[in-house]
Amino acid sequence: MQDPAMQDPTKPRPARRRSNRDRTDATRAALLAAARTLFVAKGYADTATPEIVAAANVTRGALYHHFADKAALFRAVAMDEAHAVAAQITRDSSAAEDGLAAGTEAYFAAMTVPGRARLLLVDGPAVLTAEEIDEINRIAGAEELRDGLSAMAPDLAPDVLDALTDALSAAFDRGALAVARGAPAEPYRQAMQRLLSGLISPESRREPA
Amino acid sequence: MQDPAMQDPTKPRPARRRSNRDRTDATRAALLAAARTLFVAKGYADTATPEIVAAANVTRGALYHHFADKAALFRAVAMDEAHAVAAQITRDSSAAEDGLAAGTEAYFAAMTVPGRARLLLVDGPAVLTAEEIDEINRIAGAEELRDGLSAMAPDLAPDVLDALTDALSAAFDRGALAVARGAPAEPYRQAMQRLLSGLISPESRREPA
DNA sequence: AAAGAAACATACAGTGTGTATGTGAATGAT
DNA sequence: ATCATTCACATACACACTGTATGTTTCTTT
Repeated sequence: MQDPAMQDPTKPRPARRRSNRDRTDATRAALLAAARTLFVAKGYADTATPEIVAAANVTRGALYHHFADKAALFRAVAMDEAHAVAAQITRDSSAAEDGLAAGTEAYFAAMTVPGRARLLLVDGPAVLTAEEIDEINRIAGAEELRDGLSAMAPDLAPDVLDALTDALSAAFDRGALAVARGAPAEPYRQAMQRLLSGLISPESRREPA
Repeated sequence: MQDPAMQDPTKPRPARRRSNRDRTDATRAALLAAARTLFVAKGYADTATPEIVAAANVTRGALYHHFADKAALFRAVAMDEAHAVAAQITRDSSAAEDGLAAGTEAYFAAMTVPGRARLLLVDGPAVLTAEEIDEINRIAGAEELRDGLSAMAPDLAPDVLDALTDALSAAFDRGALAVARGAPAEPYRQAMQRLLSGLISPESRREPA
């Protein structure tokens, strides 16, 4: 009487004795990957759930077991993407002297990952709520941007700083989207540079006594 | 034997002898108005065509006679909105000395018209093509913005100027959207002001010899 | 080992989009 | 003025998609 768990693990054996956790993880991962690919290729509205589950090799039952609806699936994809951006920014600009310049560069680099701009900047605002998009923005670098701006222009009132962060974040996004769509990156890079350098506080520009 | 054309024109007479042009104009106008209201209230995706035609007092047949599909109807609504923005900007900032400051103010004012921000900035990018959105941006002030920036920073290369226009336009849009959603306008106004004033060419800042 | 819960799978109801086709009113030609 | 034609719809339909309800199998717990 062999213990079933002792069978040759190389033989695929139709996934016998797979824990629920493993099943869930695998199914969710497959759905997220398939959904991401299709949302990027055809947009959220033109991607049907039967298509997604077919690409993920699961059924619609599985989809609606793990996600409340199609929008929730998109939300999960977008959140993953935002966290990936955050991780990449942290990694690329962690030990840099000029935090803001490095962060800007890292953000641009992170946003060139194919499909990312479309997901976060085109479909995201239409599918998700304003609060969810705000959260994504915070996750994906707005926090760092605010800190950088604060150091650069300490004379700004907090609410103006917030507004400036929001506005500049949108400017970066537009640049990232344009580049993702094929526009040359250099002009946008210079434009961003110009925008940022113009923000240095007039006070801090006088040579220190 | 009276001539039918001589009948009392004040008596409404169930729209007898209405020219095709008049019928078309009235139907299209009703559809555009109803669609705008519903798109603003519920978003493009959550607005169904039966709902629109009911609000417009026409049938779906009329809708699909005048527009290729639901997206084409939205496109027409968005274009109307863009032209309204253009008209308002032209009117408000035509005879101002500081073209850029006045234009900025006018753009913000135009964007506070209820629903406009959602149509042009949230649903628009998801429903329309990138080219169509670019065109809307050009119509709705980007042209003037570019001219103003060009005068303000004449040292900029044309492609950088274009990129800067695009990025700043996005920053304005974000501010307009935030204000449209209830955020206080003053911080955004100051942030925009700060962004613009920082762009003045270093050369032109030295007192002229 | 048995009961319960989780992870699906299948079937179904409702709604919505776009098209095909039919009809009466306007328009251009004669 | 009449007639053919086009236009501006109206109606009906075919197809697709979303979300839910319900059934079944596989783990987990006791």
